Amino acid sequence: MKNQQIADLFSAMADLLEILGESLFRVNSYRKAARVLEELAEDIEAVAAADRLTEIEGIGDSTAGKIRQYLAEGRIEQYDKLKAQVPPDLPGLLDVPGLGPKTVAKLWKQASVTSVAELRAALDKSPERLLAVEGLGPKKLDQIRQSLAFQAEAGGRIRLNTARELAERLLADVRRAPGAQRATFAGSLRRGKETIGDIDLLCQADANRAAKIIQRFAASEGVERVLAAGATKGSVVLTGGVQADLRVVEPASYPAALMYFTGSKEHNIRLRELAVQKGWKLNEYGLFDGEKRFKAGEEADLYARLGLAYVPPELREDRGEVEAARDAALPELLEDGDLRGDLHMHTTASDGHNSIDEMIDACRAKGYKYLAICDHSKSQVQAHGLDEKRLAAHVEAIRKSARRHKDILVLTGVEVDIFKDGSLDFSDDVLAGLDFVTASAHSALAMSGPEATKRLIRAAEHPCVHCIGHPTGRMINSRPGMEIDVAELARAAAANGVALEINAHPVRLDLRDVHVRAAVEAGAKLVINTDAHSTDQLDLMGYGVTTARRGWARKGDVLNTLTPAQLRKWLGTKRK
DNA sequence: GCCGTTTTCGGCCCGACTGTTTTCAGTCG
Ligand SMILES: Nc1nc2c(ncn2[C@H]2C[C@H](O)[C@@H](COP(=O)(O)OP(=O)(O)OP(=O)(O)O)O2)c(=O)[nH]1
Ligand SMILES: [Mg+2]
Ligand SMILES: [Mg+2]
Ligand SMILES: [Zn+2]
Repeated sequence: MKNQQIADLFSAMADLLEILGESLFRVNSYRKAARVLEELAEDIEAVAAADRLTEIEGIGDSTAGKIRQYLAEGRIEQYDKLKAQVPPDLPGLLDVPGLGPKTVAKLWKQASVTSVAELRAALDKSPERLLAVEGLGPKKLDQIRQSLAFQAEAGGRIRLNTARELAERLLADVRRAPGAQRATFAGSLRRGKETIGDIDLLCQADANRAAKIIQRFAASEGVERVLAAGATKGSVVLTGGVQADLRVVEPASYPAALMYFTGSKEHNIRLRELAVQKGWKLNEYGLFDGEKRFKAGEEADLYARLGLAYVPPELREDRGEVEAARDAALPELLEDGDLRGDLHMHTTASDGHNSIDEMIDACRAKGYKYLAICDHSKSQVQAHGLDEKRLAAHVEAIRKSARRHKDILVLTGVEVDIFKDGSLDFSDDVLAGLDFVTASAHSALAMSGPEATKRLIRAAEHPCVHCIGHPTGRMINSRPGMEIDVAELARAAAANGVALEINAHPVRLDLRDVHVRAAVEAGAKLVINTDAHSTDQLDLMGYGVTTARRGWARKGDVLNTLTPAQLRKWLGTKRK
């Protein structure tokens, strides 16, 4: 699937155009094209073949032409031309915090600095050359030195669970600050995005207390350096390289500030455009008609004033939610309490850390009505996968436990490996004897998108399979996974009555949000599982629910919201 | 470059913080 490659090219063209001083609106349209391509769950080639490119929001004739050229020739002429106008490593300078397109252009034109390496050298040996550049003074150079010194440590985006832990600690500290009336996290963390760029905190306080709260934040434990600390906001880097931003506002501004600071940026812009259309102004202090500020006690009041239904944070990505909120067409999203069981967990029989009974007890303690034990199959040798004989014994043990736990439905199952060609690690006979079969790919993930899609579709068409586990196999921040055309897979899943897993483990979150959306649109069932390898990992379910909500999933889209009786019936139709 | 319950042309979100400035540009949220 070439979606990501093309997205990267548009992103690179945006950077090049910006350095070259092109109109920011035009630059933004390239960035938007990159974003929608990245978020597309369908193979761009299929969209192009159906002549539907310009149906995608943000893709017009010009962008569509470039995409078609890439698909036909493997290159975009405009990219090549832009690239030729600029030294090859110049755009790399944009990654240095504090350096933007204007400064990068001036460094190049006025100081012949064309790469990060040359910048480092100049800072060391000939700072006077840099000081001669318009707008650069000694303090700015020091800032750049700092940025470069810490650049290696700045690790990029972190996982949702890691960010939550960090944020809880910071938040507890902010709440203890004198004058702090309330505080919460905002930004991508509140929206539940799969990775988090930085931690955004919002605090309510009277204006005369704000500066002190920010200074306290900047001086708090775990802060490595302070990027900015003013009268309303502060920005710090924590040891480890994660950035944290604190915004402090007065009580009357809190709802608008929460709305602003939750974002996303693109969602904010849509809301602000709506305000402008009505002759108003929306910012982090409120919604204004001239000098007059509309009263708002919570975010919902602001949405209502703009003619919109309340938009849950998970949906605020400018993926159609503003239109849906206007048309009263937002979905009634799945909620945490809707889940009645977990259908993918491991035990000590394969690579889990707890026994069957311990997992059952932990599920009961969570209030679940059912669970399925799905240990690995024999080809997963490193995970101590079960062969037919051990599986039979394991199933017997599960049934025996089940008889002792009458208040919770315990299903026998397996996580059967999907081979490279889409066939499975157990024979039909063996699989047919199990209550719940999850099929997952674990190895040979480095295959082309179309091949990988075929592989999973073949597994989904298998008469004994109930669920495709962690479909792409991606591991956040460590491996990309297969480039599945999830829209196509979801159609096959829907046709065959197979559920697609949202693996809730924060390292996986697979399917991811935009994939969930495609699955819902195709009418496929989802199932949210923790894939727990220990009792405490059963608690990770919330990350899966968040991901499902970000994919616009309703209760009815999710298999494990069914009652035990309904679930049995669903399983029965598969085994007829 | 995209887009349209006022538009097919003329708009395109709005503000904080810092540094280099003599009134604001650049970068970032
Ligand atoms: N109106 C407006 N709001 C913005 C802009 N940039 C950022 N914001 C708001 C919305 C963001 O969610 C919020 C926090 O900014 P961040 O840069 O931290 O982005 P966010 O947390 O969404 O993503 P992240 O995971 O940190 O990359 O600030 C902007 O250009 N305009
Ligand atoms: Mg953020
Ligand atoms: Mg931020
Ligand atoms: Zn697995």
